Amino acid sequence: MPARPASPKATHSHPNLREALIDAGLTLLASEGTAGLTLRKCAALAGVSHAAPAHHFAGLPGLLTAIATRGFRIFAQTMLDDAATADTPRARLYAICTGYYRFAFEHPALFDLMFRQMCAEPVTLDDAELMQASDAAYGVLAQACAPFVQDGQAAQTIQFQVWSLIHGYACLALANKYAREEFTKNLPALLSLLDKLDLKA
Amino acid sequence: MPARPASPKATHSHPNLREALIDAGLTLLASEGTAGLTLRKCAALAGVSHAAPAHHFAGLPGLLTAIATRGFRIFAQTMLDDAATADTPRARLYAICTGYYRFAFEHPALFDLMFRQMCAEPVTLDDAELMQASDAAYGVLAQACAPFVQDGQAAQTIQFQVWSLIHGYACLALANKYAREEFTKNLPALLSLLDKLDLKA
DNA sequence: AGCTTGGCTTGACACTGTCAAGCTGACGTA
DNA sequence: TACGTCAGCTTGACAGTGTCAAGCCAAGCT
Repeated sequence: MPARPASPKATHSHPNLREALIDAGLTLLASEGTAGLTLRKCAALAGVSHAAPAHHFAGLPGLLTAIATRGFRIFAQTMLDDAATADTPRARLYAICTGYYRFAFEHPALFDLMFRQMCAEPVTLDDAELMQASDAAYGVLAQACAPFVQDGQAAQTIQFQVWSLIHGYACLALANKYAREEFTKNLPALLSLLDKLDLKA
Repeated sequence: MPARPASPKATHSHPNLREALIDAGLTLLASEGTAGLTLRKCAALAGVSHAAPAHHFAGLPGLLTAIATRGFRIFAQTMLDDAATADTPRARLYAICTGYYRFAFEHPALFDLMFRQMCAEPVTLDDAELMQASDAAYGVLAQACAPFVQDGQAAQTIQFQVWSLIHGYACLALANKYAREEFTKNLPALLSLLDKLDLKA
């Protein structure tokens, strides 16, 4: 009763319905946007009754939290993919930022969901899995910042400077949906600010 | 019929109901957050029937657009207030950023609404008044950036670097609602990145 | 064979935005 | 003064949403 014990085996009709519902949610998010993501639509897409999703997750907040968790895993992987071929700390930092932006650009509604836990939005903030996934994504970015942290400087300072810069740019690109191509084209100009960061001696 | 001709005079019962509905929306946004902003609640708060708001604005999108427009005006004024006492270009840039963050911190739900026209959200993007108000707010920030634009450099580059930095930080602060105080405390550390911008010769 | 139990369904509820239709009171015209 | 006109607002209905209580039902244990 408390959100599934441990075994995800197919007990009744649908095999691993929980994951199927998350998949349905991601599909709806991609095809119809934030407003198209609905408990009942997810249920219909997964072929179950309208109240089934609320049993696997703790209502709508639970489903959104699970989707956001999956989102953070994809997010981290996207950044790592872009950084795979980088051979210098600076190239790696650029690649991580490019991956950050690319994820936002390719999954706008998901990105919106992940970072809009603000203002009492229906996402469970203190969910353990969500925190773990989002911490992992943050770790990818933090690691790319490490070579630029000077002695005696808080690592968090550089991390937040880089994170804020690319996150803000991604948000503004999504907000100005009719000018997104322009934002993409000007991403290198934005990142030129990072050239002012010094490598650790 | 097409969204009021020009005269906002009290014709029937309520004096200037349009502005009263926007006020009600701002109140709801501040007290109950994004989810608490509803056509029917606005109507109740203004003392009119549940369908009255949809007549003054083009449905929910119209009301949200009008509220966002007012938000951008308050936003610009907040930045100007903080910049009033700044006596150097660098102090002014700092003050504008501080005002930017302060507005987000003091009006989180409104800030969220204003910048979440993304992903087909119900905000009319091409509204003339909204664009004018948001352009004015952007102009305040752009003006503070002007002294740092080097010869031969696109003004937009510096503007977007500063804008992205402070916008991203504000978004992240709101997203991590349980750590907002920490973000506020560390704002000067973030803005230290701006020290690397050179004044125009 | 009988019972327990978790997974899912069914049905209802309050609430939302939207629309069609109708009321109402102020204004212009005579 | 009396009469239309008409914008502003109300009323009532509709489909869609999340949530909850109750119940069904098949799998698995004793």
